[in-house]
Amino acid sequence: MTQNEVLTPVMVPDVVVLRLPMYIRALTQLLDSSSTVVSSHDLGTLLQMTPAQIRKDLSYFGRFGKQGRGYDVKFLRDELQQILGLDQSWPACLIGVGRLGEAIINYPGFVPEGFNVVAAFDSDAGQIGRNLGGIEVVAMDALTKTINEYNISIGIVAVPSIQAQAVIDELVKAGVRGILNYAPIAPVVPPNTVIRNIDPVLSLQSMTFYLMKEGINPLVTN
Amino acid sequence: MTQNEVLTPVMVPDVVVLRLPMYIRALTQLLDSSSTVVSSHDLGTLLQMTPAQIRKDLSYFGRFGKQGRGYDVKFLRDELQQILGLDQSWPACLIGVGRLGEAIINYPGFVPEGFNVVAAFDSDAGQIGRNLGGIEVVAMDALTKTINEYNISIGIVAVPSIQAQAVIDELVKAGVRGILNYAPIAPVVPPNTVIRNIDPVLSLQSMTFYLMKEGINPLVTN
DNA sequence: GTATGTTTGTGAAGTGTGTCACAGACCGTG
DNA sequence: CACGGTCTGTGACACACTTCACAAACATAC
Repeated sequence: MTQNEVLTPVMVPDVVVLRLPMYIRALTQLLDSSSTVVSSHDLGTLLQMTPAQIRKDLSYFGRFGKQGRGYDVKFLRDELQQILGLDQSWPACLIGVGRLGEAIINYPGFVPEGFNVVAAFDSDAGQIGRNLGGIEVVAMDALTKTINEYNISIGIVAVPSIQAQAVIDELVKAGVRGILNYAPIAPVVPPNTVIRNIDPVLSLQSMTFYLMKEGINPLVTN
Repeated sequence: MTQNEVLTPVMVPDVVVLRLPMYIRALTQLLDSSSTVVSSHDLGTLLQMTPAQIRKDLSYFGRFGKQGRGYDVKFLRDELQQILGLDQSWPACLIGVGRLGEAIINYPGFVPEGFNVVAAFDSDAGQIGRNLGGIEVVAMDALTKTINEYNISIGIVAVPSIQAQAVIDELVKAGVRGILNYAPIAPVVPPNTVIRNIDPVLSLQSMTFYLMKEGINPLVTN
């Protein structure tokens, strides 16, 4: 039930793809501290993982290191960025400009990484025309037109749970193939579409299991 | 490098614990639509997973179903909630009341699930004393005192990346054993502490790999 | 140039997670 | 109360991911 490789020379496991961005971050950090070369061992220490895993992960994509030396930090980072398509800029659209949507559009972490929210939509007539971080909120009718106009391939969903699946369906129909969903649901998408869910409640609800085990009992209510 | 069971009768894999909250959600949804009984097959359809996986997951914790019938929706949900400690209320504190922190404290998804932000901290003197959703922002000095006072076991970190690790260290020192981290870093915590990271950029950065594979090339910049 | 130490890349082994398939239990019907 | 149909719980199997361990490549020192 996971999506996996078909076209790449060797099948790359999803878990490996999920780790690549962390490698890029660590490498950027090393660059900032003027390191030019790094071993899998040192990278492993930085990221709290085994050197073998890092080497195996990288081996899915090529041979980037030199024996007896390690990896050239800048070179490896550039290679990984290219593999993930992060040497390019990705225009995205936001659906839902409530409190959460507002926080997302103002989040300063996206732009430096090349993710630009270039359009914002809302179904509430009262929101239409508002200016948010330099972007005008438009009606849902304009979805397909705007997505084609700006060549948008990523949609960020910040609408109430009840509307989320319908909005995601619309996005898919409009040609969006990557969806970042903030609504607390498990959306259904076609196989050629990539979905990522941001769900803090889910994270907390599994956390409490381990807190319980350590005997941390909070207020006994409900 | 993952934390795992020691005390429970059978070792429960982390992945299973991560899925339990999704089961609870689906069951709540079924309750709302007046279903009283559900089979692993139907639950699987709802959650897009195999019936066998659901049955195996549940079997780690007990025998909740009846052959030829299925699971009693309300009973199973209550059992799972108790296993995760979600029949109780969990007081939490927020560190960092910038734009992100504000959005978190106003997020309406936490309270109905029993997660209550009862205290807010900030290192910026200008923020101290502000009232945010009925909570007064206090200085970091009051961390340990407040955490003990309110019996807080969960800390939500919404400070800039550079400060995040230091704040997390302080939380751990103050006795917090569960941390929900919104800063884009991979924090280091002692083994008896549970950490969950909310990192939308990381999600997007792995998403683009699959978009690239489908030939979706955005703006060719950088 | 040779010897010693370091580090990669990768088959093979080990571990963990998911799926299969079936015995046993329960339901409804006549 | 027996019989056909349904569905759980679980050992055994299958698959996927991680770790091990080592040959080959490179670096450094003398």
